[in-house]
Amino acid sequence: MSRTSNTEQRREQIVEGMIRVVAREGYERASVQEIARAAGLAPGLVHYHFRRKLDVLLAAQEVLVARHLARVARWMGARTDGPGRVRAFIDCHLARGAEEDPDALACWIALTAEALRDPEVRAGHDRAVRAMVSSLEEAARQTLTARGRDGAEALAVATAIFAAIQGYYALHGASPGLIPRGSAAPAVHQLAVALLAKPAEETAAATRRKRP
Amino acid sequence: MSRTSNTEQRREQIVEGMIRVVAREGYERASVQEIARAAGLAPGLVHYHFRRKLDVLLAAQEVLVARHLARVARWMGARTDGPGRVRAFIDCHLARGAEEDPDALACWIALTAEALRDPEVRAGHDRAVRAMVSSLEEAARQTLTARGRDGAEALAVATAIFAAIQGYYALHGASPGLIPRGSAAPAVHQLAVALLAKPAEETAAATRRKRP
Amino acid sequence: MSRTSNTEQRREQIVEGMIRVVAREGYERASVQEIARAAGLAPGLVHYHFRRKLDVLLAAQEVLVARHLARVARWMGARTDGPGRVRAFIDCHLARGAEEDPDALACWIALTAEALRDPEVRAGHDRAVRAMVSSLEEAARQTLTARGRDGAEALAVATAIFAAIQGYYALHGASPGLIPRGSAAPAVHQLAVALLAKPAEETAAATRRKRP
Amino acid sequence: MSRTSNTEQRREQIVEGMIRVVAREGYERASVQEIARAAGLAPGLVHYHFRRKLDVLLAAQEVLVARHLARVARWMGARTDGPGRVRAFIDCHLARGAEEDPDALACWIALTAEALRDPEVRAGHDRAVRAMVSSLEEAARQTLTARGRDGAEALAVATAIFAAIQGYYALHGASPGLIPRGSAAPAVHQLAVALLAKPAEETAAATRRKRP
DNA sequence: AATGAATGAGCCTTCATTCAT
DNA sequence: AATGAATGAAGGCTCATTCAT
Repeated sequence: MSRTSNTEQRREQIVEGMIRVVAREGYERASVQEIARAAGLAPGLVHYHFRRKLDVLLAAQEVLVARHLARVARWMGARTDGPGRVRAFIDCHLARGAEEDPDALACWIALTAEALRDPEVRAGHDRAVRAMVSSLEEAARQTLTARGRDGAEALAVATAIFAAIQGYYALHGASPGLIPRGSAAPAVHQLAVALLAKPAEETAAATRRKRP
Repeated sequence: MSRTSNTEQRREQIVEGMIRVVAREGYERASVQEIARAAGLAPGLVHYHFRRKLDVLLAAQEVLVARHLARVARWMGARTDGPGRVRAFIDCHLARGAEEDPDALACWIALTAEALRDPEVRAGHDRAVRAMVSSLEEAARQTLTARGRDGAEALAVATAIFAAIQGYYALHGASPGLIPRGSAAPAVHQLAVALLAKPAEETAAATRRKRP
Repeated sequence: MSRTSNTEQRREQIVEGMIRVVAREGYERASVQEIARAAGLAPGLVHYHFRRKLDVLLAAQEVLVARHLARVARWMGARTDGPGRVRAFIDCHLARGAEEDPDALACWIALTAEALRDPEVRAGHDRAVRAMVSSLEEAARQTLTARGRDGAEALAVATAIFAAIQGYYALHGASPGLIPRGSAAPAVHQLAVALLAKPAEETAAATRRKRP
Repeated sequence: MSRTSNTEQRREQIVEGMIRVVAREGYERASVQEIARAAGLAPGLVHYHFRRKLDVLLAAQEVLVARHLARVARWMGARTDGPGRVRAFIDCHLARGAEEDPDALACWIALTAEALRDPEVRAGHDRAVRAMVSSLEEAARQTLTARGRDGAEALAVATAIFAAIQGYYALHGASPGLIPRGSAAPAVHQLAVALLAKPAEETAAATRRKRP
């Protein structure tokens, strides 16, 4: 009989190679040869373990997303109150000292870009985004209802916060050095506070806006 | 001079072809042949007027940015007060009914993605982003100082707003249908209001945060 | 303005290269590199003038078929009587001294083989076969009706003669040397004579068969 | 000896896998992996039992030919008279209701095609063809000599009949639907009758040909 | 200024064959 | 005897870039 299959290990190796290359060169420049080299394997092996190059990217996407969702769950799990969970979500993404694996972040950004052009990548991206927005939405709903507001607004709140975070990521990727150090997390916290404020406060805010 | 050089016109034609193709197919699929066809020109002309294909993309970037900056200036120019100018900036990007040329937007998103992988595109992108953030920053500074706060915080405010807008663009591109209709502009407005609030209010907000 | 296009000439060159290589190596071994070399051109040029390698084969098929049909028409055109036309068709294919371009014949056999596996080649093959069978069928019908028999049998006669010719081709390709020199044409002539015989004769033949 | 070697059984399994795959996909698409899957074996086993993939095809060829020759012998064995044996040979190949294993037929056609391009396959094909033509030739000689004709013509007769049968096979494969139902066997029977006719009749036929 | 044919490098993918276990 | 992972050589195809005209 045969040795124990090392397929799973090899697949992981290849996926890690893909992540590393995509993070540093982008998907377009991640040739199969390059991926194999980064994984320390023979080029032919990539297609032995994956039918198409795209399947490697999709596997990488899944790995990154699973890891990230686990991380988010870990951060949010430390709190039970709505506002605390929202804050945890934001800090988990933007707080200084909370940096994730830089390759993972760079690869995630590349995946976002790739999602814009490839339907399959988009599908995976969409699933991941919805999963993350969902956990945020739930915390937002918890907060809103506790404050006497309509829980239906929770999705808008969640997408706003998520968009801001993603925007910071993209900005960081494309114009590194532009964002003042340590300004991202507080700004998004303020966005959350404003969007989740009690009704009275929102009215007051609206009033202020009308008397400039 | 015997004949008027039509070089400039040809370059524009080619650049427009590039914009159209990139918007619809992505840069990766924008072959020189495709661009020439979209421009109604012979393929050889592209490299007659541009040394490299990338130069066409960079030229397109410049054109798009110039147009967009002019548009932003038009919207912001209608107001002289800081908050109004900030509001104009946001609405110019996100308000329903403010849609720009869809090709331009799609191409801009593709350029953002390309900026992540190519240093030259990134440089142009960076210049463009800084120009836009600058105009926003100036309006933010105007507001902050008028409200007795430190103008140095204006950059953080501007990057926050800009990041939120970009994040909405990316989210819209990758997960269409997730964002509740009409929720983007108000959310970013609230972000702006919160970030630009008078000191007292900010203190109050900070206080609230400390007593959950 | 540009030079006169030499596209047609180049396409012909490539098609001739394909015919030569397929005749000698078979389609499977006719790599694009090989075809280009046989045509004396750069490999990239093949895909400049043809989208797919298969399209070169299909073009070759068309060329061979057109040439062959013209040849058949030339041979048959010399006669106006049905039996004479049938005889001309057979001789044109099998008579000693009537040999065609050997590459064309070898390529035709390879195309027949390829038709068995590729639907597009099969379609072209089918068209060609039907065209040839049709011209034969017409001559057969002319003969049958002149002899007081039902013209509806002409198709069966034509396919029989055509099958015999094709069979000789295949046999010649696969087992060269097996067929006694000069035996093919007379045998098929006898087949034709038997199939086109007057009713009385057929009855007689049937009678003979019953009394062995 | 400790255990019975199952080598022969394994080889048969692999050969059957090859036959099945070639029949359904063609030799070109019959990858080793595919063959192994069709045989229900591990891919490595194929090259454990056969040095080259081609050797599997050659083994398959032998198996098919042996089976087919046995079948032909069975049909022909039912008769002892020359004409009857010839008729049996034809019917065994073309008579309605005499269909063989369809995989075997499809694979045989593929082998014929492959014989055109590969010398080793051609050699095996040649051997098979000669074996079949021989049995036919013998029946033809029997008939000819019984009818007072030169037995040396038997080979020409046999190749003619065999060519016609092969031609019908090819035509059926490449242009299905063209051959009128039930017309193949009678046509080849008539060919045989004509070729094996007594001298007097042939002279008469020749006479007819000279007075159109 | 313009053309479109020509070039050749590089990509993804397939696959026969080998090999360590 | 058996396994399935591993290898590396093509193959078809795309495409930026060059060039003769």
